[in-house]
Amino acid sequence: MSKPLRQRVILELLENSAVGSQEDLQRALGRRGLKVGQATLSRDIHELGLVKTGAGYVLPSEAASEPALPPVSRLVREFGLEVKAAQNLLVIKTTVGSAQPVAAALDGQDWEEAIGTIAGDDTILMVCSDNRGAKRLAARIQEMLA
Amino acid sequence: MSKPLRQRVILELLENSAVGSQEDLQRALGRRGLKVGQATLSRDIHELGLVKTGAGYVLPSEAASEPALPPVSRLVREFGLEVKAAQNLLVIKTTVGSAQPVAAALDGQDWEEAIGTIAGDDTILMVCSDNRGAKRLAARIQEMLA
DNA sequence: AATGACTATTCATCGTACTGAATAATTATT
DNA sequence: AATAATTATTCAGTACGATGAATAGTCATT
Repeated sequence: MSKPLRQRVILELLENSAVGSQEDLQRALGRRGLKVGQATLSRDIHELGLVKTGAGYVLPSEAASEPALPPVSRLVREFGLEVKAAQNLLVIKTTVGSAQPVAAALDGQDWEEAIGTIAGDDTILMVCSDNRGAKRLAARIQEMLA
Repeated sequence: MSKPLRQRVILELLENSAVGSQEDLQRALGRRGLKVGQATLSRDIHELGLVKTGAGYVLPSEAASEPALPPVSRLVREFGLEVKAAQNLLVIKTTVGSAQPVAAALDGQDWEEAIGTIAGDDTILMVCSDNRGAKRLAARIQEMLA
């Protein structure tokens, strides 16, 4: 079973009906042919940033609204080619056409050094708070390439 | 070590110098800090479509010139959300921003049913030879989502 | 406070992709 | 034809991410 698919179905279910517990959710997913354990749902709920209210689980406005991407380490390993710091900028090269998902994953990290991320076709530009931060991030990403 | 990175370095080495054997290649990569076994190089050479000539390994014009993408089954599993056939077209939905790498991998398959592939941001359109071919491909891709 | 319902986490396992040592197969050289 | 060099493949092992049964922890109800 594909995790992004499952998470998208979870989000759809929340839009269309009240889901008061993980067990409800498990049942609802089962009715759509998705058999999944409670532990997995707990993790999905955490990843999606869902919150439990009196009316059941809801998606707060600042939360994901999109299925989780694969781990950034995997995406960098799969698509990343090189990373260079240039003052407070990080330039990351990816395989052709792959910059976008990698950039999204990088953007989703809680790295305090990173201010923003722009993706082209095979190049990602990360703006860092300062030169030192860029160097630190470069090293971090370089490790994922190792 | 990241496989795309290694394959890109291999391609660069071939552009810049003669590489007469896999052992030469292994040594050249070693000089760039990439330690890799002969078996892996044999596979890389196969994946990249390199050909051995009297002058050493070359990249034929119809071959890759780009590092290999991850297996299509992985990309569909990681990013794919749904697949639907509409006559001789296949519409594949992906997570936001992920259509391009998935489409590239789909395009790289030797599927006789597929004529061409276009990727947007989160949607891929595959043109198939006929309605039946589209249905067959849809089923194949749906299996990767399972 | 006790109990039940619910959620989070641990731990063992699985699937997948990949690697390299060893070996088999192929090619080149003598 | 014999031998050496080279390449391809097998097989065992590794890394990684994910899963669910079991359990721990938390919250709600009585």
